[in-house]
Amino acid sequence: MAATGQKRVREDPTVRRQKILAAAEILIGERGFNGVTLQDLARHVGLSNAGLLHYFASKDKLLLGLLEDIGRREIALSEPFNAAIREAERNGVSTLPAVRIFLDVLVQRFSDQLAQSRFLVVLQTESIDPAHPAHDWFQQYEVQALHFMGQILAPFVPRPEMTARWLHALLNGLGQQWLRAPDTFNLLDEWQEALTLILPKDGTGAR
Amino acid sequence: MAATGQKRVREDPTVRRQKILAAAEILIGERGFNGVTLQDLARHVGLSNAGLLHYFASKDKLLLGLLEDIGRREIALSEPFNAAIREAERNGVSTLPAVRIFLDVLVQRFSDQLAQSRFLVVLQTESIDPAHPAHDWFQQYEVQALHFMGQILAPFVPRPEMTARWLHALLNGLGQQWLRAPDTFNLLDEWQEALTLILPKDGTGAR
DNA sequence: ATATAAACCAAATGATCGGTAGATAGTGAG
DNA sequence: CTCACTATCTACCGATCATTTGGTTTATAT
Repeated sequence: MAATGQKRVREDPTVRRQKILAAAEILIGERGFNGVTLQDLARHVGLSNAGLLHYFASKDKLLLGLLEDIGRREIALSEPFNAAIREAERNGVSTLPAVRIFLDVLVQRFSDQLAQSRFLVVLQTESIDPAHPAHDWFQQYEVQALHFMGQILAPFVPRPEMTARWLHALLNGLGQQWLRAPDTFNLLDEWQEALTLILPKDGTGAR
Repeated sequence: MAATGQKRVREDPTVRRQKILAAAEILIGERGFNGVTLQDLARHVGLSNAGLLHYFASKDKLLLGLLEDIGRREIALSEPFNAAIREAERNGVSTLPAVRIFLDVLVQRFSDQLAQSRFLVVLQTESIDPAHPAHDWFQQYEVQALHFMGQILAPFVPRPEMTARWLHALLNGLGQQWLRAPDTFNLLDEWQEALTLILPKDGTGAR
């Protein structure tokens, strides 16, 4: 019944582009990249099939565009916390409080930005396949995330790369359980509780 | 060039069925359920499209058949360890050693039975979508897994259901990282190291 | 007004999808 | 040897896929 748009709506291209990416994030996060068709997406944006492809040359390109966008967002949002850590470092103060805040905000954002989180979780798994169009992006993403986490954990734990993998795994794993059944537990609580086991109480001593 | 089978190979139905399920486990584990077509699968088994559908009425039914099979395998394989735990309980001995073994074998099996592990990881994520044909199965699977883990952890940790979720999350998360890049770390090592933080050293005292 | 650029659409492309129908061929029982 | 059974095939179905072609509409700048 969703009347075949008689009137053409000509929208500001940057706005339209954002709407497309937002819809793609939601749909792909729900059904996976292989589970979403261009016509699905087009209909959600209020555009024809060909209208969509005016913005992104192909389905794959659209996915890469979305990943690029998310990458930018991710960097912009985490920058202030990185800065806080570097500042503590510069001031000779323990970086632990800043690291704790960073880790908590990470989880906070997971539930605040539900669509993006679901998208990342779903596509990270789907892209294990080397032939998946997002494979390389997530490969890099994970390496960088683990590297960064390892760095900020280095002053506090004996094997920072290992601890980084634990935290990355925990965040993804708990996040996924929470996506499936959000009402069965409190994500932030369980995360913070786990951190008390993994991170040290005091500020300085490694191990 | 894989010559269009001139000669008909008539195979024992139960064997053929197993081959189909084995191929499905591998293919779906690589590309996800939505990423695999019946013709892909048929070709891998050396069967025509229609030949495949002689064994499973539809693509969805095939998936459910595979899940059923995996469920049976899973139960059969974990039964001895469950028994060991119950036996320790009956003998008044601490169940901790048996629990540790159970948890280690869990991870051991993850890398031993690569195809099944990849399948479970990939489909668990894909089936977050309530409309996915495997959604209900994994919902149940997770509830049961968490419940069982919570039970065997109860004597050792203050909040067994929470710890169960941690372990489930860690196993999935580490497993996924390892599936993507198996050469970058040793799965069993990192798992056991994490367990030393999460499980108690001694046998009895909770907390 | 008129022209230019580009945002957008209808319709068609060939490929491929999951699934069906009706033959055909291998197999074990008698 | 013959028959019934069924595992398997070829051929086809309508639907849907991503993408292309070529035109139509709208905003803007002159």
